[in-house]
Order: sequence, then C-alpha cells, then structure tokens
Amino acid sequence: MQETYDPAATERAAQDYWERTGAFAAQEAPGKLKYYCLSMFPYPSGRLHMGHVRNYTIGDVIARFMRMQGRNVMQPMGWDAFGLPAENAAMQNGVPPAKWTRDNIAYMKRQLQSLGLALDWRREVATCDPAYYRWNQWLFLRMLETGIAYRRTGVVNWDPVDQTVLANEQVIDGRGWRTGALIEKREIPMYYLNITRYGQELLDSLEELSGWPERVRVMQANWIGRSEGTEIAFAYGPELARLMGSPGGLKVFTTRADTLFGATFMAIAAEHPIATALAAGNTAVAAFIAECKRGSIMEADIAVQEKQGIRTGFHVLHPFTGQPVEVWIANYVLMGYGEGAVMGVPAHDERDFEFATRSGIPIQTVVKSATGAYDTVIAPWQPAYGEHGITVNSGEFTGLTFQAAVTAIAAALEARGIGRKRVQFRLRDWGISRQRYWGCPIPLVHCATCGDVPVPDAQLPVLLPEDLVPDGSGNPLARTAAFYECVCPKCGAAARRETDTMDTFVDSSWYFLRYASYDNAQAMVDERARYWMPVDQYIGGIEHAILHLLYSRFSTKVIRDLELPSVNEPFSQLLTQGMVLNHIYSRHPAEGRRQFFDPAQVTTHESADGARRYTAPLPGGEIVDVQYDGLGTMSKSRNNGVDPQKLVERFGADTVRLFVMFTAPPEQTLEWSDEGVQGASRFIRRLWTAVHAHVRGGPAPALEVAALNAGQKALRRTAHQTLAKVTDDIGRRRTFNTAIAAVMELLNALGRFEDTSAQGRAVRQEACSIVAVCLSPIVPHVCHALWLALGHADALIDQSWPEPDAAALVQDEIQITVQVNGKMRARVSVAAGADETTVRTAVMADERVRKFVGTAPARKVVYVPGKLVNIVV
RNA sequence: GCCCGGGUGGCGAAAUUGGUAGACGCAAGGGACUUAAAAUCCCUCGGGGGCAACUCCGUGCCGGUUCGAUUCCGGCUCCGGGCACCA
Repeated sequence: MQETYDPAATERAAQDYWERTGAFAAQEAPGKLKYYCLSMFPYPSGRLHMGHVRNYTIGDVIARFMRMQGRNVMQPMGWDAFGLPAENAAMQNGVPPAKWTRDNIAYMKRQLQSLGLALDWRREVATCDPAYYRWNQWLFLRMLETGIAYRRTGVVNWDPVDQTVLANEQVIDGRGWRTGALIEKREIPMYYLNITRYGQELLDSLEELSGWPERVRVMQANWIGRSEGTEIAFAYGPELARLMGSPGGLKVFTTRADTLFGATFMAIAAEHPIATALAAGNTAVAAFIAECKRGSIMEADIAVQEKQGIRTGFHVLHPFTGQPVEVWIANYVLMGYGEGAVMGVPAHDERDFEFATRSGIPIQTVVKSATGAYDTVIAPWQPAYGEHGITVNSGEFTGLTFQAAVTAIAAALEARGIGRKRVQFRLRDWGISRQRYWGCPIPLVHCATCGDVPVPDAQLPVLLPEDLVPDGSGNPLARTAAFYECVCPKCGAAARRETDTMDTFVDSSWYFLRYASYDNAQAMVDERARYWMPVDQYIGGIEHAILHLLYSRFSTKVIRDLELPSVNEPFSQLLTQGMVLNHIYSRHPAEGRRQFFDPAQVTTHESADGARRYTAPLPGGEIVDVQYDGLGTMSKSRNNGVDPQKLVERFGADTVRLFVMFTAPPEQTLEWSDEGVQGASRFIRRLWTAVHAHVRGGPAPALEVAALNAGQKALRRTAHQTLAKVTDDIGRRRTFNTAIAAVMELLNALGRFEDTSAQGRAVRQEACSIVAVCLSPIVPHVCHALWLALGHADALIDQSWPEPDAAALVQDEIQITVQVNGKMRARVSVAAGADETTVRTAVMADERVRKFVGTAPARKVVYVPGKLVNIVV
C-alpha cells in the first residue's frame, strides 16, 4: 500500500477493475429482487455542471448501497438529446446540431465515467438516435389510433424569440421558460395529446405515491386543478337567438350554483363565439375585442389588469325567474377554462363585484352567513361575501345550506335538461407540435385528397436529416424539399410531409421504459420492462416537479392502456435534489454592461471595524472593487459556475462526491465552498493515512470477542453503532450527510485508540473494514483500494452489506440523564439492566442531583427507562 | 390572494417517536513540528457573569399544552418555492 493517497492512480485502478469485470452490467434475474435506480438523464449541453454531479452522485450512492444489500440493481444513463440549444449552437458556429450534440455526448460521457458511477452503459439511449425516436413516432401513431393524439387549431403560446409554440407548462409568469421572452397568443393548427382524459386518474393515483415528497404531490394536484361545479345553460333571449341563428343557450360553469339567483349579468370571453358573432356587425365591440387580445399578450399582467367590459345589449333568460340577464364581454373571462363564460354574481364573488361596481350593474345578495354574522344586503361600498352560507332571496331554494342548495338547483336544472353537475380540470391538453428542426419528426403526411395520413409502421422511422444548419428564421425542415416531398401512403399521389417536430418532453416521458428494452429493434418495450418497472428510486431536480413527472406519469398510463408492458405509476420513490448555489460578485461600470466575477478570483478584505470590501481582477489584470450580490444558482451568465472536471483533476472524483454528499442533505440547496472541498479532501487523506498506519503492522490477528478489554469493546461498539446508523441513514432516511458525519466520528475514535496489542489490532482491523464498507457507496474508489489493502481477497463492490453485531452493541453500563425541574443537571452511570428502584437510588445518591434537589421532597419523578429521570420539586 | 416549505453559533449543518441544543465539518484564534512555507498534529471556539468551581440566558417573535418543547397547538413576522382573474 502506498503511504500517501494518490487520487488519480486510485481511481484509475478501481474503474479499471469495474470495467474489466463488467461489474455494473445489469441482467434480469427472475426470482431475485430487482432495484431500478434512475437519475434524470441530462441534456448534452457540452459539459457536466455541479448540479449533474450532485444528481448522479445521489443516485450512485443509492444504487451501490442497494447492490450491497443484495438487490439486483440496474442503473442506466442516457441523453435527452433533442432540443433548442443545439440549434442555437449551430447558428453560432455553423455546425449541424447532430454533430454538436454527438460531440457533447461523447465528451460528457467521459466526464460521467471519470466520476466512477456504477452505470450500465450498454443500455445507453439518446433520444436523437433513430433507434430511439422511431418508437417515439410509433407511440404517437398508436395514440393517434386511440384518439389520444389529435389535430386541431387552437390559441397557442408563441415565443417570439425562439419562433415556436410553448405548452402552458412552459410559460412561466407569461414568459418563455427558456428565453424569458414575453409570450404572445397565436392560432395555428397543431397536434395535441389528450392528457385531460387521464386527469382524474393522474390525480387519484397521486395517493399511491407515498414515496414522493408531499410538496411534489401537492404541486401536481394543484396543476391538475380539479373543481366540482355545475354547468348551466342560460336560454338565449329572442334577439340573441336571432343573432346566433338558433334558439340555444349560453353555457357557463360555476362552483357556486347556490348563488344562481344572484346572477345579475353574464360575462363572456373576448374569444367566445357570441362575441365573435357580435363583432361582425358592431365596430365598438370589435374594437374592444381587439383591445382584449392585444392586452392579453402578457399573461402576468392580466391578473392585475382592471376589470373592463362592454355591454352587448343582448340578453339571456334566468332559468328560474325567467328574468332577462344582460350579456357583457369582459376581459377577465378566460376562453380556455370552463365554457369561456361565467354568470356574474357580484354579491358573492370578488371579481364579479369589482366588475359590477365599475360598470353600474346591480348587486343582489342571495347568501347570508350561516352564523348570522352577515345577512345584510350587499351594497357597492361593502365587499363581496364569498363564504358558504344559507341561501336567501332564492325562490323555492331559499333557506338551504351550500351543499343542499347546489344539489337541489343542479337537480332542478338537470330535470329540465339545461344543466348538470360536472367536474372541471385546470389541466389542458398537451400541445406537442414544435416548429423546430432538432426534434422528433411527427410521422404524418398531408395529402390533398386523403387529408392527414399517418405514416405506416413499416416506413418508420421518419428520419430527421442530420446535415441541416438552422439560421434562426423558422424551421429549416419546411424549406428542405428532400424532407417534405413525399408520396401519400394511401393514394400514392405527391404529398407533403409534416415538418413540425415533437416537444422534447414527449421523448423524455417514456425513456425509463426503453432502458429495460434498450436493444429491441422489434418493439418499443418488451417483457423485460415487466421485470424492471417501476423505477424504484428516481432522482432529479425539483424544477421537473410538474412538467416532466406529469408527462411521464401520463405516458406510462397510455402505454399501459395499449396493453404493452408497463405499470400504473412509473416512479415509486422520488428524491428531488436541491440546487447548487454559489456566491455572486459583480460590478456595474459607468459605461457598458454589468460584469460578473468568478468567486474563486475574488479577494475579501476585512477592515478593523468588520466592514468588508471585495476585489477581483478584470480580464486585463487590473484589480477592481466588486460588490457581493448574495447566493444564486451556478450559471454561465453570472460567471459563478464551478467546473467539476477541474475539481476531479485536482482532488479526484471521491473528494467531489464526498463534498456534495456531506455539505447538505440531498433535498436542500447546496452552497458551494472551496474550503469545504479542501475539507473533504483532507478527510480522505486522513482516512488513507489511518488505514496505512494500521496495515503497515502486518496482517491483524483473528478477533476474539470474548477476550476484549473495556477499551477494545468500546471501540468495537462505536464501529457497529456507526454501521447501524449509516445503514439507516442511507437506506431509509437518505441523509447522506449524517451518515458521513457518523463515519468521521468513528475515524476520530480510531485516531484516539492507541492499543497496539493483538486484540487491539484485531478490533482496529474490523473497524477499518467497517469504515471502508460504510463509505464505499459515497467514495467508492478509495474504499476499493483500502479494502484490498486491508487484506480482503474479493472486491468491495461484491461484498454484502454487513449486519451490525448485536453482541457488540450491548452495553454493560448506560448513562442516565438526570433533570431537575426539566433542566439537565447530571448524568449517572448505571448497569444496563438496572430496574427503576436501582436507577432512582443511584440518581438520588448523585452529589449534583442532591445539590439541585435540596431538602425539598420530590413532588414527582418522571422515569424514562434507560434514558432519563426528571425530578420535579 | 391561495397552497406548500423554511427561520438553530462567524458559516454549512445535527438533534430520527416530546427527553443532554449545536454532533460532524468549515472558518477563526492559540500552540507543536519546520530555516521557512505548505502539509500534519494538539488545544479553544453560542452569549453574559465569575479568578475558579460554577452559574444564568439562548433554536425568528408573542402566547399555550407538558414534569420537560428546536420538536406539538394558536397568533404574528421574515425568507424561499408553486399556482394565480380557473368562475
């Protein structure tokens, strides 16, 4: 064994061994308990960042631990390889996206390998490979057959910077999730996936996901947004029926059917068919609608926009009173939710109230407080009363509670065929068409005579040409005749191929199934998926809490319903790791843009009064004052990223792995600290030195448990306690930081243990071996080397995780904490099996206890066996 | 506005079921070794008081339950995240 730790040599040796023995090739083994450990696959952006390192280290620790626990582990890796950055890079340096992407994959794969991850690389998939995306196309065709996929025109979110459509989920605060550009509304034909068909199941089966963080389940439930309400059709008044050319009725959805008698107006969206019909002959209305559409470009502003509207002069009839109710077009009604129309009940809805007071619409109170706290008529200077209460002024429905009123009114409406209870979801269908080049082609052909014709399975995949270079103006596929010119599969006539590609979220919504059937050229998923699915542990960023996870759950259910090998829910356990943060330093020169400085280059100057000043070098070398802007995620634009590659080269992968696992629990944000990395490196060197010092003395004699003295027993107990704690911390709690802390304590105890006797060395040998086992999931290379140095014949990776020796954990004496009036005052040693009387006697005999108790008789004594005595005086 | 989290030393954090608050690490200070530096090792390290033994206070704030509260309950406050004219 080398005296000093050499990370590069150590890591090369361990990785060579794993590689040579095919240690991480996963094989189905029916009858053996499997464990599918999966980290979200990366986008091949070019280089690994610290977020990747953290994500994959967490997954690797769990995978290695479960393997040693005897599970048949599969941990695969792949590439989410389609997407916009490749097109942007292509525009910048003229390289086709395919080449850029594949080069990045090759480079990042080497980086991942340098981290020593226990990955089965045979199963690697890349979504941009035809062998993968042909099944994406195949799945789309099946969804088309079952009606899950369909084509329609619709109002979409248009990102003016990327020149593409975004899903609602990709619009954050009215801005594109990637570009941050303000999103506009446009109407174009596109393909949708009918995710709303699964809305109820996606909501219900959240209940099964006990292995998911509560907040992710809540976020998904909110996103699906189920509400129970009543659909009501208000019959057109005669003029409106004439306008619309049929008798019909105006449908609304409401969760407050109990307030139906308080409806003093109707409000419809600017895009509502009635509004459209009206605009044709009314310039004022047309102008208002145009204004609404212009104003609605910025979704974030809609929420704070004033409630404005225009009266149409048309009426509908109240279903029970028969009174005419005037129809307004209002800017606060959304066409995309419910019926695009609401009944306006100003007395009991804040928005309706604001609109009504602004527009001079009467307010009619129809609910009074159940407790009598509020039963006066609402006047314009009083706020709307939105609580559930007792109906008033509601004809035959007066005097009912909320539930009773809703039920009675819904029943009465249903009896007349003009209403019913129904459920409304906030979730919308998933628009998947993208006017982009670097994505999976949608397998359809548009034929002048046959219409939209699906590409036959035998002609899959529709190959994406790999030599195009986009120029930023629209989709190059639409300008490439060799791609879009084709013949209709049905009639053989010349036809045009669909040039839109799929949202990349489609590609990534089922890749976990493909890992199980990675080499099957005949089927998308095969029987092997039944063995491996569901994923036992999924690890990824919280930013995917809604989009990716919801889509993956949806696709898994769709695939299940195609009667392919699948499951109800794809991910049993979910761990959402926190982001990696670093300090931000910048300066804003009088002229030019704000400059950001690499935190590693910043010097802190602290003056005597504690005031801090920061300086950093400019690219030219000149030292300037900079300001500290706090912590933020690592990003290129803020110049505060830390390159994992450089750290691996300098300290070794084990140090980087140890640092990211030790500094914070996995779900929390992790603050970068160069000193912390040094600390991790120091610990590994100390560990190496400790084992080296022990091994230098030659092979340790056999352990004779019965012959141990007190000190030897104590160390052995610490070692086995540590093993028990690490097992629990990694296996159950997933608190890797406390597991590492426990091993550090054990190593500290080993340092204090100076016993060089035969049994002392035997105990030390065992303790060193326990340290190597406990740390092996986290710092696998160094532990691989230490294990061999300790004289073990077989590789550590193939060892079973040991059980702590119950006999070693037994204590002859235990410490009892003694409190007086709830304050800790003393610790008393008693024999392990001592009964209460013995403990009490020992406690009362303690000098410190007597001092605090004094002569007063104990009013009460609380006794917690084996732990604590509290004397109340 | 609604729904989730969270607030503990100079810093990252720990305290798992209501039972020793601050484990482990970082930084800092002191010392050893060294010609010197690095590395390494040892000691101190929440605040106040005291020469000391020791003692009082302390987990965002106010209150409650309890023999005992960082942990449970009520109210507030600040920070972070999600959703947001969703009818």
